Amino acid sequence: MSVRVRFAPSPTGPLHVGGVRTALFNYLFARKMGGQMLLRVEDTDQNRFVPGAEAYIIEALRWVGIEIDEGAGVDYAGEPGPNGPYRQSERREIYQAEATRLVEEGKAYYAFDTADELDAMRQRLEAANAPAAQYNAITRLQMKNALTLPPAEVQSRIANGEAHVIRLKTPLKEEIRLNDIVRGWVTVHSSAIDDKVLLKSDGLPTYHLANIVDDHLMGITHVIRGEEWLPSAPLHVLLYRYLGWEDTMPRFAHLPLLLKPEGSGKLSKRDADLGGFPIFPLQWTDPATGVVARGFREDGYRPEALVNFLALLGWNPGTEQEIFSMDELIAAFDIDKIHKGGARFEIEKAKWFNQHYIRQLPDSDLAPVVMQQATEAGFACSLEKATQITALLKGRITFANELFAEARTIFYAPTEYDPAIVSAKWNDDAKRAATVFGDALTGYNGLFAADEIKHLLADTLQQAGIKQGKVMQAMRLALTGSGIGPDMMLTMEIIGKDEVMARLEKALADI
RNA sequence: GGUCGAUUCGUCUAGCGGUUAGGACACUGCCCUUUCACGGCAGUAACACGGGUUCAAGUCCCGUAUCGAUCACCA
Repeated sequence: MSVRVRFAPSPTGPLHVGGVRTALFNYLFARKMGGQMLLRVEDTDQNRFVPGAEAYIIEALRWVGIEIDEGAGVDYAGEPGPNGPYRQSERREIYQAEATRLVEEGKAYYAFDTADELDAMRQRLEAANAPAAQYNAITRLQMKNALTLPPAEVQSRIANGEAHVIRLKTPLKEEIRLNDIVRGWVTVHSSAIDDKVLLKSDGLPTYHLANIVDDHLMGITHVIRGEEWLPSAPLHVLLYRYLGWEDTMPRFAHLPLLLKPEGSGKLSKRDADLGGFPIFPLQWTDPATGVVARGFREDGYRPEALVNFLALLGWNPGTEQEIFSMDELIAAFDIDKIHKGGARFEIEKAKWFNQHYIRQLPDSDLAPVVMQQATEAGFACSLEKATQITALLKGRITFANELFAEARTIFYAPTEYDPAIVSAKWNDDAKRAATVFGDALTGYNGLFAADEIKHLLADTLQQAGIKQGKVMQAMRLALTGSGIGPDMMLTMEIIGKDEVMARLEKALADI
């Protein structure tokens, strides 16, 4: 049987980087096994629905390079798709039918308790020091439901349109075992599971029901999700059993969590803000508040870098290879090698990956970024010049959008000169070198390219009896105002002869 | 608090009874580069603790500690 996995986010906002990793692991496993990856939208909570979130999630997955084989985001030309619809809000009849079936089979029941009544019950139990304040095999007998009310009253309440839910009739004493791919055998006593609401009073299912029904109907073979779902996994096993689908129940793999870079707890938006890094793949503008949250893409991260970084958080192929393309990850992926423990999300290594992938990029891919930023700053910058700048500076940056800032000494003539270099290097020889080189340039009509400039400078200084090594840093100072920077000859080539001469004159006058 | 789970350098991790406990990021130094960066080389740095089992334990077992997840008509 072919492997089928799903990523099932809730459209309550932008996709968190932890969600991206969950999607990534699903994708790697699916591809590795030659199976399919589905995208299902779990929008059963009408209160938390955020417009635009679904489109954001689809775009984010596309950006990182996760391809969806089936489900939301795939174009079915108006048709629901082979197992669609893939939006749970459009599948309510399906869940209602299954919930009703469970009621008819005595595995679930109607309940009419109001929020206040539930509150009161919990408070009462807590006051009595009960082991757990839950709606279960014992407490259900004191509540307003089909187990305590006469059948005729249940019927009339429903007929009258009274708000009601359907709850799972969880057995009092039963061991529920589940063989998790990551964690091995997990055993939970049914007393730890309460009579979970399956169908809410608005007619929509809760996560638990919708999830099991859809995974079954959509032929899901492996459920790969975050560790936060582990405690409810036994409930899901119970549901498969009650629904009569236990023989085709998917295998579970609960992924370790992404933790805060420091301190304790799982990674949150706040940690990202504090640490000055993004937590969402793409920039996100909250439709309600207009608040903009930064994205990895907009911050200059390459998708390959994010993927490479994320893949190695909680998983490792057991080799010493660190750099992986998506295809290499797929080839190396082994679900049995997923860790049990959480991983701290430290951005430093992500930056290192980014630096690596930036260098891999052809100059022609990066040049437009320089051109655009230069244009925005009011400079005429041809694609050719931008490409030259990229080639010169690519190895010095971590993010593509740092190129223009790194190139500031090319675009801007110095307005001040590093005092430390001035006092150490700007001596008589240096001034004389600037003068003779300026003069030589005046009479020079050859090609103004790095190699030629190098020769001209060497010859000129030699004739003047100046040791080049003694004045090179001063020359750099005169041209850029700084003692550090990329190759001088190439820099001069890009700046151009006229500007070089102008800057030499300016330095001679100003320092 | 109940339940479940985790614990190797600061961080990500390799390890699956016998290793000088390996790699990467970060950090430091050296080399290269008449600068800086890149690159190369080197270095600092870890098995949470206590008991067992065993000739032998980072590896197996049991405790303790610490950390985490979860206990809604949210997913």
